[in-house]
Amino acid sequence: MKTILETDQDFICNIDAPCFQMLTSEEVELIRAGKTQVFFRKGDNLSKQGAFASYVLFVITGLAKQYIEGDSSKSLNLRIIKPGEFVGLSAVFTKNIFNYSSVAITDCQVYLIEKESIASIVQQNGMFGFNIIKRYCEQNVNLFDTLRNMTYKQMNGRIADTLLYLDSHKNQIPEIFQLLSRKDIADFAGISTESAVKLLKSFEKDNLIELHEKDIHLINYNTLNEISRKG
Amino acid sequence: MKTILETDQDFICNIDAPCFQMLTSEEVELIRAGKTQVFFRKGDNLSKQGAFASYVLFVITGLAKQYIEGDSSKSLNLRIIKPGEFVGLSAVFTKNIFNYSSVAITDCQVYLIEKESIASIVQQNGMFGFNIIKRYCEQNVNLFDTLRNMTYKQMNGRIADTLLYLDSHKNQIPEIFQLLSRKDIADFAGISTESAVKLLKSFEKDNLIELHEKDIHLINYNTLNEISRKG
DNA sequence: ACATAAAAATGTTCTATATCAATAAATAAG
DNA sequence: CTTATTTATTGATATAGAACATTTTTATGT
Repeated sequence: MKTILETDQDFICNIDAPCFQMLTSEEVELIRAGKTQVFFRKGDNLSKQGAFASYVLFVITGLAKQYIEGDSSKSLNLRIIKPGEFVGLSAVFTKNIFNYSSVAITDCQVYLIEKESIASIVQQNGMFGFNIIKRYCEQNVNLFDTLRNMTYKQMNGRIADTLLYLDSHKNQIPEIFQLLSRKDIADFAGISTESAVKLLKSFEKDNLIELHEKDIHLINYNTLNEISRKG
Repeated sequence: MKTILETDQDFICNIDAPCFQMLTSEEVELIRAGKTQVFFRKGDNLSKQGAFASYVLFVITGLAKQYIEGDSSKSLNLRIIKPGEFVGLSAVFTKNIFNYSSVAITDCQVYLIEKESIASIVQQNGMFGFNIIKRYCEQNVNLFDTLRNMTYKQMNGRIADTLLYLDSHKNQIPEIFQLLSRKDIADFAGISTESAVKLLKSFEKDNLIELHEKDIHLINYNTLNEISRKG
């Protein structure tokens, strides 16, 4: 599954991710000592819900999607993971268990960083800790949002939501929709694949979106936002 | 609504909440300088989803429930807030807006702490930051759990879950069930009040629980756990 | 290029759970 | 103590959305 491409040499040095800038050289050294670079091929799991986690993942290049799993083949997609983001941070601070699964939707270069390195730097470098908390906070805000969507909105609103969310990545990732199947989109909206397909068609009929093979163009943002709000 | 009972005198000193033990005396002073003690009466809102938040709440005594709101009269209860817990921590690190509402279910003594105090202490005291992150993490884990429950479980599992969750507080709060209405319980399970009532009755008939006026005794923990797991 | 598998598309049926309606019990108010 | 107002309870009805079944399209491997 995972293929180790290159071992830890001069990598951490040229990490220009903002969150590593605030580290002292000893701290950088600590991270460097406890990290491995791993290459994940499209479709490989970066994390698996419930699995033991002794490291934190930091995405250098590539895209992944984060999701929670139910029984059998059901899953709910939570977000697109982009370069510069962590996966499995919780492992550092609570039970060493991944709260969620994540899977590469393109090939990914990822650092595995020993959780002890992160933990000790957080304790000695307040600014770094502050940054980590901020990331948590954002994740938290998103979780509250998702929970509200799942609890209070119905299909139309959820699909509109999903389209707007994914579309917001088009600047950075023009091919975002091509990377996702209808099932993926359905799983972002938390509805069945069939329902997703039907809703997309109906949105197309109402001139809210255009379907070009796998790509989706949003046309009427106002109405989509309205639908998303109204639920 | 809020009644200020006593002003900030020698209160912070005798806070024996573990998370304040690790502060230096200057840091304690900083917190003390920027805090107010407030008394919330049963039914008062400690936080209101969407409202501007310039402070963090720290519960000294009393109980509250945290919930997210939908339109009109709908809400989803997330947890019971107990002494020693923060409300609205996110305000410190992201938009100054409460992610969720919370309401006192008994009279509560609460500190309002200026978010700047918390922010600056986090940045200078790594251990304190670490502790805050841990709290975040736990909230995170709970949110993932709730999301999984809401997405994958159905009524029976959700009510069983709720009963087990509330029952787990009975040691500390023997009167926990008396403090909650059927609607409250339903809102913890994320189902309609009518459904909650019917399910409770059916659980009683199956000898899983006993209903004594408002109080609920769990009898068959094994089966309840089973139902909670199976969804 | 062909065969086989996977994904997308649609119409039909089925089900979990909300909503509605109406009564009974329990609090609160006067 | 009596009346008014929530809260709890119960059965009947309605519905959003899943599951199913089938066809069409697209992707994948040999």
